[in-house]
Amino acid sequence: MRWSRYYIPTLKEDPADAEVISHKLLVRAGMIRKLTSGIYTYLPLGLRSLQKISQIIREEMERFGAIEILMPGVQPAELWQESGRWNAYGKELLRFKDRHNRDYCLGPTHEEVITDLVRGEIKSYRQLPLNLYQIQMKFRDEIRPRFGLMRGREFLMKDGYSFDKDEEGAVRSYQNMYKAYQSIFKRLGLNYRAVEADTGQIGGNFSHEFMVLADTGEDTIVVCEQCDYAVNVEKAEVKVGSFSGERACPALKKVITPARHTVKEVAEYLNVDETKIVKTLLYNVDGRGVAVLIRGDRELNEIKLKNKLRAGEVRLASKAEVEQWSGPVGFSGPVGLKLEEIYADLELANDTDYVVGANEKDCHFMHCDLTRDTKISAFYDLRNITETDPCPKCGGKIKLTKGIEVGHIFKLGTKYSEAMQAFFLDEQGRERPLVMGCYGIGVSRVLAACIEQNHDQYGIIFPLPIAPFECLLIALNVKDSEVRSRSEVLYEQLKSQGVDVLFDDRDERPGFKFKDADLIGVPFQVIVGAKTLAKGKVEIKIRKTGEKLEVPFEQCRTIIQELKNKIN
RNA sequence: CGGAGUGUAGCGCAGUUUGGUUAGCGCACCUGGUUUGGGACCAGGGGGUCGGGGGUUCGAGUCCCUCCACUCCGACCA
Repeated sequence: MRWSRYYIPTLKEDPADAEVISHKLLVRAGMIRKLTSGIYTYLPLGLRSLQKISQIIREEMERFGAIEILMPGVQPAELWQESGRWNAYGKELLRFKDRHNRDYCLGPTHEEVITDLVRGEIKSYRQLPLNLYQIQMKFRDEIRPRFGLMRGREFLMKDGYSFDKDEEGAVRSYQNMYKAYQSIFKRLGLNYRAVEADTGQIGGNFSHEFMVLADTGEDTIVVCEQCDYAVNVEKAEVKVGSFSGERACPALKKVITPARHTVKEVAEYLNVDETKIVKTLLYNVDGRGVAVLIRGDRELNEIKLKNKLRAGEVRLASKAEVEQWSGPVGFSGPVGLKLEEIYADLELANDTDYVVGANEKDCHFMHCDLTRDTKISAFYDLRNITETDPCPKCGGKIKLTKGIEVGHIFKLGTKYSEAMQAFFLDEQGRERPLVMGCYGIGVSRVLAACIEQNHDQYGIIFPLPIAPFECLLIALNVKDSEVRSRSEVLYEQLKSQGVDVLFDDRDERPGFKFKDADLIGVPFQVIVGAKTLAKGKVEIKIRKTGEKLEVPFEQCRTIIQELKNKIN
């Protein structure tokens, strides 16, 4: 491809509305343009990268037995009503009506459509297992799209679905896809970790997320430094030792704590450690009031709470609810609370003599023993893990790090097949629901995550497999006839030996071309200039290392080939 | 949805507080010339519903009302 005839609108300055580096660089390098909030056009370079990512995904999916199809983006409401998600999915599902006033939505995911497809065709265990996937634009009406391609409303996704005759087969399919994902992300050249994750509203039994490690990630993951344990914080189990000490606690005593609301204020005022204070958080769980107790210096994990209570909706109580169940906001406590359900974090069972709120303005209780003075419904693991906690698996040291979720695999079970009556006949002629799994990769998010992980002050540093071009051939001064003709020769040579080459044949000054070259991040630059050419040489610059090699003109093509092979 | 901010040429911005000639700067673009190894220089030129609508005023980019879009924080979501 000749740059002079191509479409790469690069920018000198950062776009004003971009915050994170991948967003800035994608726009500056002429890879994307925003149409409206969370919705982007992919320009030639951006599209090429997406196609390279997609192709790797295709190859690995097919290698692991999946078959590509393409489903519609527009889906009828009936299917979603059948699965129960028309109501459950919420506002993220973009709904609209056609001219006949029938309800439709733009597909945010395709469990309904695929289940509908398969239930009409798959009638026998002999047709199983089956694994279908597609690469397609999804639409999710995010409340707050942000960070460019990282959290868009319209985005390119690979979604795959497996169907098995039994649990055992479904586990095999899941493990098969786990391996496929490992090899996909490895081939893409990303620094990633597979972590255990919560299943969220898609539901099912267990799941893994594939996280690209980057500071700008929206997820926090826990990684053990000693063993292979890796998990999303939302799911990280906290191991607490059992209580061994003497349980001595003086009698409960009410104290005045004027206008001290926060744990920090109360701790300072009463001169006790934050670990001796119990926070009482009031929640509205599916419409009923629930109190949750947690140590003063800890954070509650709402997902753990939601899962433990098998709840649908969990939200902090409103001011009015707090006043109804407890008293003035800031002084809630488990003693004398007008609520049936009080849950406490496991860690609290290990100590006594706590400070708690008294459900009364400007009052707290000291010397509270939770088993003596309160009615705790149950002790559960409810808090977020911290770096001082031991690894739940091996007891070793753990580290918290940020990650960008680029892939997610779920074992769905029979949730959709039962709701939508996707049955088949087994070996004994019995009717059974298909056992499903689903597997997603955010293709456009992979591109953003890749740039978050691979850039410097000058621009993008693409790993070879994702780079829009493998090699950028720069003719330094196209008005110099020797430079012009020699670079034309090189261009033809590189093309003919299968190198994906972009030829910068523009009539621009060298500095201008160098800046653009570094910005778009093509892995290898071949620089043809009058000075080196006079020595019969050309220059090869490796974008990643900044290393420059002067090589004889005739050897350039083979050296590029060697560099390519070395990385692949 | 709550809070904060922004909207002036393709991009990045000044001007708005205190209303007053023809709305400005840098980059980009067009023409001519010089230049050519890290975002050149000189000269000339084109491009504006100042986010939309309404109002106040002799006069509005500037003041008032209203609507819209975009960004950030939060809530939400996975």
